[in-house]
Amino acid sequence: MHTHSAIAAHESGSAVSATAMRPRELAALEKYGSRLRFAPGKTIFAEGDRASSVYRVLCGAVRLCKYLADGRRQIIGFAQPGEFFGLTPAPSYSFTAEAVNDTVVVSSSRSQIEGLAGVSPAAHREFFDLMSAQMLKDQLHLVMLGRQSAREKLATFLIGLADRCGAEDGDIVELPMGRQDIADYLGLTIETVCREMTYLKRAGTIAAPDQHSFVIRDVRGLGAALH
Amino acid sequence: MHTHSAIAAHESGSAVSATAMRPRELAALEKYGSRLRFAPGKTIFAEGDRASSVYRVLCGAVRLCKYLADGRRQIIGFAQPGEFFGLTPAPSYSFTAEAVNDTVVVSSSRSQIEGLAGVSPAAHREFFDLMSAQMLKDQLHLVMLGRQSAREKLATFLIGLADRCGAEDGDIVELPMGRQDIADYLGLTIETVCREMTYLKRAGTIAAPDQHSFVIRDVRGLGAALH
DNA sequence: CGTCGGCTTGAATTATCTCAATTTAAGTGG
DNA sequence: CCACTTAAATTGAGATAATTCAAGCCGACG
Repeated sequence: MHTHSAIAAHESGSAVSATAMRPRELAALEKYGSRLRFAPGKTIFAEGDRASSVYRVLCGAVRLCKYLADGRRQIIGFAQPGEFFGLTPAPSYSFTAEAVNDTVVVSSSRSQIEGLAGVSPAAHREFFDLMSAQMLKDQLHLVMLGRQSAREKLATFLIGLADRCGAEDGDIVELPMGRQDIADYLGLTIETVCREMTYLKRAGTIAAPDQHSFVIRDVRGLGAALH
Repeated sequence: MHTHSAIAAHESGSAVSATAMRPRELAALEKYGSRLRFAPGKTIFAEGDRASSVYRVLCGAVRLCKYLADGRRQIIGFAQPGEFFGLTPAPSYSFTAEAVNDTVVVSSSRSQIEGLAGVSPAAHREFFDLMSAQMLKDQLHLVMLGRQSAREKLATFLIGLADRCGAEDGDIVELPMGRQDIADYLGLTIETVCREMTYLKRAGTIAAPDQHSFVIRDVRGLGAALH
């Protein structure tokens, strides 16, 4: 049905970016928020918890996941420094948030956010735009999971990570999450992620100084596949 | 990694439902909207078009899809009677909307919507809730695409359709879309959809009076797999 | 009645997974 | 700083779910 030479389009991993469009109004909330630190693997909030806070990552990384009853896990996004998560109009969180790394976040109470949104039209607009940006990312993620090969998925993921850091070709990009996290984000097994990583390295498409970083060496052949 | 006996959790196909939570304020817009009719397969709007209208399905069904450059397609949702689509704060549509069937929609201008949202807090809230509901559905779709087997995907899809119609076990549910559409929604091939359909029939899990409808006969074994 | 598009089934292929073993990296405590 | 322990990552070999390619079926419709 499709060749594997054509590799995916640029996409961000997920979680609303604050790099491209800085949410000045919402960012102001951090002054009233509290800093929290989480050790690797710790749960920040669980699916079903009352959504009483909104978070922004200061350093580290957070994975946003949904679990099936039998333990299968799908990571629906990662939140990296500067990005928000847990922002929802729903009464409870629809996913679990866990620290990938040693992570520091700012937590702001939801009532404060809603108060601000009610008072400041600009803040309200930002709120909206963040949700909208999230929806666009989720849609790209759907395309990736439904219609891309393992190789394309990994390439798309790496390109998305590089883009988020504003990295140019040749720049070193950090890979804060482990292989299992990548697998659960891409809908693959950890072994397949390893194998495709090895392939991309051998093909000279990427280089990897160590397990937790990479460099994009050759974007040719990774041509944008999106419409 | 997982058994196939445990089949997925309930999920709606996608597109914001107006059945459970009727958006009274937004629905009022229909009085000022125009009715449009589309023949099967016709494009209502394309990805990238300026998002100048918001639509609501009156009858028929609409598929919301994203295309890759090589023609691969991922359907990110279906809009059925009563449901909205094309509702976005972004300047352009992020997906293409095509009529599945002979379909009638109401089209309302975006400026009207935004005017209403600016004036009526209730309408604004509805707007928000519709986006939020859409995000929840997309998240379930991500789990389905990333972590469920073909059999589970199809079962989840059928249960979602039945739920949307408010059908009880034993009620006949319409299948407005073709097999290829189902395949592109589930991230499968048309052949796999057919085979799994056949399996579910033979297993007595469902019955199918004809190709375009089905009946859920046995929900046991389709135990909710979600966390 | 014949054609045509969509659906279904079959047989063979393959991308990805599973299970198992090995290597590498990261601690930890002496 | 080094031995020891442990977890994570990688690689291999075999199994399998899903795909591809191909053929047949069936209902819709002129």
